[in-house]
Amino acid sequence: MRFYKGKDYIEIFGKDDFNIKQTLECGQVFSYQENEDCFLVYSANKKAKVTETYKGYIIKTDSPDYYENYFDLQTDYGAIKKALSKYEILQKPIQFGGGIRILKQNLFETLISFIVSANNNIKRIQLILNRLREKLGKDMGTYHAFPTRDELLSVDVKFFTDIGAGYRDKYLYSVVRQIDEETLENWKSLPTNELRKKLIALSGVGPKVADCVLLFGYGKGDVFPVDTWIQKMYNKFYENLDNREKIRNNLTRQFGELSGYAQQYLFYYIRDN
DNA sequence: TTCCAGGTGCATA
DNA sequence: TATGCACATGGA
Repeated sequence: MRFYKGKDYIEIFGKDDFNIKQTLECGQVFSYQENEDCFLVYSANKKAKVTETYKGYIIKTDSPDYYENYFDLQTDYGAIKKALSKYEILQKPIQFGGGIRILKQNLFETLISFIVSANNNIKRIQLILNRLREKLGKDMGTYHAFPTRDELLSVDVKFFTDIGAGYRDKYLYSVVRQIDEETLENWKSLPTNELRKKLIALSGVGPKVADCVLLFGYGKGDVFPVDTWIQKMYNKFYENLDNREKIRNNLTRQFGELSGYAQQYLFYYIRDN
């Protein structure tokens, strides 16, 4: 996919491998807003305005380098889709959500967001995270940044209860005391399985949340997050299994380094069909 | 009213 | 190692 990066914008040429609606609504990200003519995409302390044009998209932002990486613009999704199309189970999902891109999101924000996501629905996850931003994140004028670790350290458990986090309030209170942004960054160089163990050791992080952070934050393709939707799909199209870790291992064995991409095409498809 | 949502932690055997 | 239950909240 061709794109041009300017001083305060990125222009995307073509829509086959980039669809902003699909990319934002496939459940990998919670901090965005749909307007009549554009999408506003918030990440950490940054903002981008994405508008569809007749030949592609314009991404207006003060941080084009950041969003070039965020939208994973250097990766050839045509090649990924071609490789995955050999699996019959993925053919319709790829046709349906062919414009999905796996975002490379801020690590700390991804960790906190997916702890909130556990046993929760997407609408309420967004609600909780919006309240978190507005009550604690730095005022950037037209929006609020995602709170930093230091900002999150300044509040008590009750704060998380009050924004509606439910029983995850205790996990959030604990996890910000266990980890900081720099440590998460330093873990980038670790192999997937080692990194996964470190994430699972954190409060509120189990196998599923760890896989989401690995995929949507660290950009690790060799993981397959298994939630209730994927489990239902697996039981319908593969075999009856209630052990999610086994389901995960079977699927990663099948899709290898492209597991994460396969997972997103499937997840987006089964939720809408 | 009951079920469900991008599950995890903890006790128990 | 594996199984079972509790856990907040709000929409369907």
